[in-house]
Amino acid sequence: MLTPVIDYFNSISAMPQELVDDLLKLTNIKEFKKDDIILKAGKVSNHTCWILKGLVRHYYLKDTEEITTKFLWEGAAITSVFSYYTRKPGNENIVALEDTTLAILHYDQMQYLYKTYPAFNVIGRVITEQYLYMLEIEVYNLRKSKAEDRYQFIVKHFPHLLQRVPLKYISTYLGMNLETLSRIRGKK
Amino acid sequence: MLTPVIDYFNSISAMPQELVDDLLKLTNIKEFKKDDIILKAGKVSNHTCWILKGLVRHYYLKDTEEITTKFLWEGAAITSVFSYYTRKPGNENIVALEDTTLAILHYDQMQYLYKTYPAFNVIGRVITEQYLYMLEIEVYNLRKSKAEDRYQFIVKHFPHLLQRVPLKYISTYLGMNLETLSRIRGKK
DNA sequence: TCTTTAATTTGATAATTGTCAAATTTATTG
DNA sequence: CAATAAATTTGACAATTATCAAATTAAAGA
Repeated sequence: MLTPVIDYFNSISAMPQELVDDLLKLTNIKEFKKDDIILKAGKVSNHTCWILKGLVRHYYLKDTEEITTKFLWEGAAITSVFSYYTRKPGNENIVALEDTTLAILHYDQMQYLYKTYPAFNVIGRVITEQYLYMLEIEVYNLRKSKAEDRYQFIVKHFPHLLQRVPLKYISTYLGMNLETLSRIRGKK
Repeated sequence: MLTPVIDYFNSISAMPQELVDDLLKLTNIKEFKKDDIILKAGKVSNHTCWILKGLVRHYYLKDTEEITTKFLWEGAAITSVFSYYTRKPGNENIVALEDTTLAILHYDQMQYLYKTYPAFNVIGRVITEQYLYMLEIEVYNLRKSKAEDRYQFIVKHFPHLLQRVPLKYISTYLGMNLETLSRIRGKK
């Protein structure tokens, strides 16, 4: 079940067998139904999860409106970055948009792996670096002034999201409202 | 000269003396005058720098307009994240907004330190994590729909930027144009 | 200090996007 | 399959922000 994740880690830096064994031992597989809550705002994020199947959405509340900050799917690691690293409650919610299977590792066990296996720090660093520049690309898109340009970013880079995710979530992710998104899609 | 950087690293994870020695040996101190170019778009970013004194601006060109993506000052690490990690040419320019002194470490030497000293991976990982959630906070701000709200973010969190940086740079950083920023500041 | 350049402000107007209401289409459930 | 709910579209209008031009103020160099 966890094989693709292990393979991915090994592709970054070969893991000693004991580390692989520990990973398999310490990681729990958990299934979530569509609309299940994976993390609630106000709680400390204590886990890193890898998505084995499915798709999740990160959002926070601005007044009464849900602002979507991230969509993540098969292969991605999920956690509430701010809360997980600072050990403070965050304002991010994570919910399953589809039936989703996660491999879950607790913060303390992650720290144990970092301490015990130097090689795991390399993997942790590289994955964090990848997240950093993927986020930079997102920011790049958000700074585009025209709603149309921001929409084209999704069309170009993540067209499958348009099949899998209702437009009302994509609209706040792109920093526009639902009607504006609908009109952009409608014209031409 | 490099003491504050060394202290900061040590506060994350105590470094063996040989690592400190290597760091001091491999790092170059370089001074830049105001408006000097630190990195040009189209080149691969081969260095990580720590700002010992001064302030720099990251920007890219959208048509003919300069879009500012980052301000960084004393204590911060600078590099073009995308280019540095992917080893491909990026579109980011970095220039000094004030006379600036940098401690500079080459990519290859950084990799040497990562390979030679496991402890350095911990430091690299933690710093990358910090950058990641600082960027998340910025993204959070960029998603705010009202220009006024985005401006208040600067007022609240980085008021010194308003003293040190011309408004024309702050305006594109906040995703609005100069006149809009001026009007927001003017009213009340 | 005077001159020149850069930074900031102000005004008039146009373009873009948001808001609210309602209609239509699509999906889901008993 | 009908009934209900959810998703999407459309319309009218208002609010926000951009654009272009010009004036004013502040800063920097001779």
